[in-house]
Amino acid sequence: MNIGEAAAATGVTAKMIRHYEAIGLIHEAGRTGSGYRTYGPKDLATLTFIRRARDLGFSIAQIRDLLALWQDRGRASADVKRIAATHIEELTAKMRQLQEMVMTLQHLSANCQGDDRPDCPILDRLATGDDAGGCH
Amino acid sequence: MNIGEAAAATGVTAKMIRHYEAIGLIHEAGRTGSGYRTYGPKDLATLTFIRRARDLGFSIAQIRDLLALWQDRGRASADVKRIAATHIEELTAKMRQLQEMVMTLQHLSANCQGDDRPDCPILDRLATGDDAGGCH
DNA sequence: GCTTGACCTTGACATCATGGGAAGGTGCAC
DNA sequence: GTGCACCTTCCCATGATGTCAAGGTCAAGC
Repeated sequence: MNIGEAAAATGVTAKMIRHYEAIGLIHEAGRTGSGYRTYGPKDLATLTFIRRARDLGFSIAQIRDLLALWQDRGRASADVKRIAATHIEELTAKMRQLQEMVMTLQHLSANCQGDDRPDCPILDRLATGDDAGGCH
Repeated sequence: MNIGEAAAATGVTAKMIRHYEAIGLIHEAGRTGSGYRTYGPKDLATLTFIRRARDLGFSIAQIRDLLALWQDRGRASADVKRIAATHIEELTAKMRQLQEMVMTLQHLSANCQGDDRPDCPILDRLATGDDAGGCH
């Protein structure tokens, strides 16, 4: 199986497969006589694992650790759970940040007429830091 | 006022001030005879505006537009509101993504013993796509 | 056997906003 | 006149991914 087929089978682009190999996230693929990379079932499983982890937002560094644990039969599930917990915290922290931005923007937007006139509490807020429709 | 003072006064690093100038987000700063950049009150206001917009998660491209509107006395507040609305949508879309990740991870994590044993639904999910503690 | 088109190879560069550092010039206080 | 803090430009790095270019390879059709 060459890289294009592996990409189609796992949902990881050929480009990223090469990249993951270059940064040492996955082993170097086998090669045909003419230099084409070849992939077996084990490689596909690893790539699929990586894609699922990326879909859950894990960083490459975290995936590196997860892969190591996955391949370690003597692992403790506590180690995996800790990585997940850390990641959940990172995600919720980001969510809170976004939430704050959204709430501020919605508040400002609600006070903006959105008409032909130039007066705009959104710009006022950015320019002065003051909130015309302040509520506390 | 030179770049270091401007940075301290606005909360934008000197590095970023130079960068914003290089990409044309702000006008080229005046220079002293020896080449030091100089900043006046107007420049500080612009930089502060940019920092507040960044704090609200606006992209440089969006800030470019906001700055143009800010400096356009004939603007329609509707234009500003539209940019904000677009941005709110982007932010909420990201939040939804994060939310989904978090929910999945919390679910998997809840089913993980987190002890010395290797069995782990988190790894199982990444490896097989199956959910041991499936609920639907 | 030759052409064609799809695929592979490496490598360089772009994104986005930001940080780090090197090498050298400037300003000011002691 | 020395030292230190600041300034200048320029280059490189991040993280994950995309794009493009120039060239090699494979398989099918003629």
